[in-house]
Amino acid sequence: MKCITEKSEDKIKDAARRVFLKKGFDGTTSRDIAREADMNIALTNYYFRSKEKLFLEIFSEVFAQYFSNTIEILNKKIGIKEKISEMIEHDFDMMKNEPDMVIFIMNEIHKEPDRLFTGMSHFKQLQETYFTKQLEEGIAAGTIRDLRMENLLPLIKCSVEFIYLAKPIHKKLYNMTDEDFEKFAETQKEHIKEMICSYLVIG
Amino acid sequence: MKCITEKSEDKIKDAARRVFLKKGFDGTTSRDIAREADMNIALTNYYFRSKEKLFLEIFSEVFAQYFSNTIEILNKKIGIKEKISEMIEHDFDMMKNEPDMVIFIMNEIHKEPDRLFTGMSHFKQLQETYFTKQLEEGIAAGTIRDLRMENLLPLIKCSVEFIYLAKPIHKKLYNMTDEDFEKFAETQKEHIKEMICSYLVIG
DNA sequence: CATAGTTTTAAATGGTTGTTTAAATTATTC
DNA sequence: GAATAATTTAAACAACCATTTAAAACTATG
Repeated sequence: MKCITEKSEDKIKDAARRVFLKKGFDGTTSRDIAREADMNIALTNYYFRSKEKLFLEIFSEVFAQYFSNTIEILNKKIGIKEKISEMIEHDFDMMKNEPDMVIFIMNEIHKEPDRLFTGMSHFKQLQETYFTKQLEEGIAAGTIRDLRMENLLPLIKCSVEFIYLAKPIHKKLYNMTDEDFEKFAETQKEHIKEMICSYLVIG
Repeated sequence: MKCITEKSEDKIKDAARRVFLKKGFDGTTSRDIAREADMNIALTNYYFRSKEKLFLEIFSEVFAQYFSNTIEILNKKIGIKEKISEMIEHDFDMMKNEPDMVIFIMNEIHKEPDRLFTGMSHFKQLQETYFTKQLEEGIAAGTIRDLRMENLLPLIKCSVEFIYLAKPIHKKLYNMTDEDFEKFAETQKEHIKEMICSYLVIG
C-alpha cells in the first residue's frame, strides 16, 4: 500500500531533525517541533514518549550518517592518494548539504559525552577498513610515511570541516559573500589535498 | 583600598563565564549563574540588566581572548617556521587551558551570526600583521609557496583545534584515557608542524 | 548617630517549559 | 455496521523560566 502523505511519526521525526540540527537540544522546544511538523503538541510524546527520547533517536541516526560514507570510501579498492582526494571531496559535499551536522554533533557530545555514546558500532567498522591495511603495507614498503590511522584521519577531516565550522567568522573576517566563500573553500580544498598527500607519500 | 573578596559584579561575571562556556546560552539559566556565583538571583539583573546583556558582554571578551594572543604571535619578529611552530604550541596550550572556548564560540556564532559580530576590531588587526608581510616577501623571493594568509591560517588553527573539539569522539573511538589522549595530541602536534612547514617552505 | 545611597534579599510576576489528560475523531476488525 | 483500537485534539498540569518589586540590610558621609 502506497502512502502519498508521510506518516505522522515520520513527519514529527523529520521536523525534529531539522529543528534540533539548527537550534540544538537546549534551544529547541516541543512546541518548535510541533509547529515545524504542523501537528499537535501532544503527538511528540504520543509517538516518542519524551523530547529526550526523540532527540537520542535522531542523534544516533545523525551520528551514524556522519560516519557511514566515510567507512564506505575507506573500504574502496583504490589508491591511497585517490582515496584521500575522494575523502576530502566527500567531506566538502557533506558540509555543503548538511551545514549544521558537524557543529551539532560536536556541541551535543561536548555538553554530555556519556549520554550520547550508546551502542556505536561504527567505531569498530572505522578501525577495520581496507585503508588501514593499505597504510600498513605502504609503511612497510617505505612509500608511505609512518603514520597511524587515528593520526591521519583527523588531519583530513579537520581541514575541511573546520573552515565550514568557522564559515561565519571567515565571512565576517574577510568580508565575503556566500559566493566568495565557496570560491575560497575551493582554493582551500586544493591546498588541503596537495598538502596531505605530499606529506603522506614519501618521495 | 585593597579588596580581598571579589566584588559582586565580578563574581557574577566570572560565574556566568564559567557556566555559559560549559552549557551555552540556551543551556544556561539565570539560576545556574546565581548558584555558581553563590548570590541572589535578582543580582544578575541588578548588575547586568538581563541575561542577554550579560552574555553579550562575556561573549565579546571570550572572542577577543581567542584572537588576542594569535595577533601577538603573528607580529613577532621571528622566522616563519618558528612562528608557525609557536602558533601551534599556543593553540595547544589554549585548548588545554580553555577546553570549552572554541566549541562555545563556534556554536554561538553558528546559531546567530549577526547578533554577535559587533565592533570586532580584532579583524583588521589580524589582517595587518607582520606575518602577512613575511609571507609576501617569501613568496616574492620564491622560498614560500604562493599562499594567502586567509588560506594558511585555517590550516594551522584547524589541525589543533579540531582534535580537541572531537576529543570525546577520539577518546571513545580509540578507547583512550585522558592521559592517552594527551600523548596522542603530542604526536599529532609534531605531525601538524612538520606537514604545514614542509608544505609552505619550498625546497 | 542620623541620613542618604548602595547593595542584597525574599517573594511575586506573567509567560513558557515538557508532559499529561480525557474527550473527540478516525481507522480497523469481525 | 457495530465494536474495538488507534490517532488526534484542546485544555490543563505543575515546574521552571527571566525579570521585577518593594522592603530590608548594609555602607558611607556629614
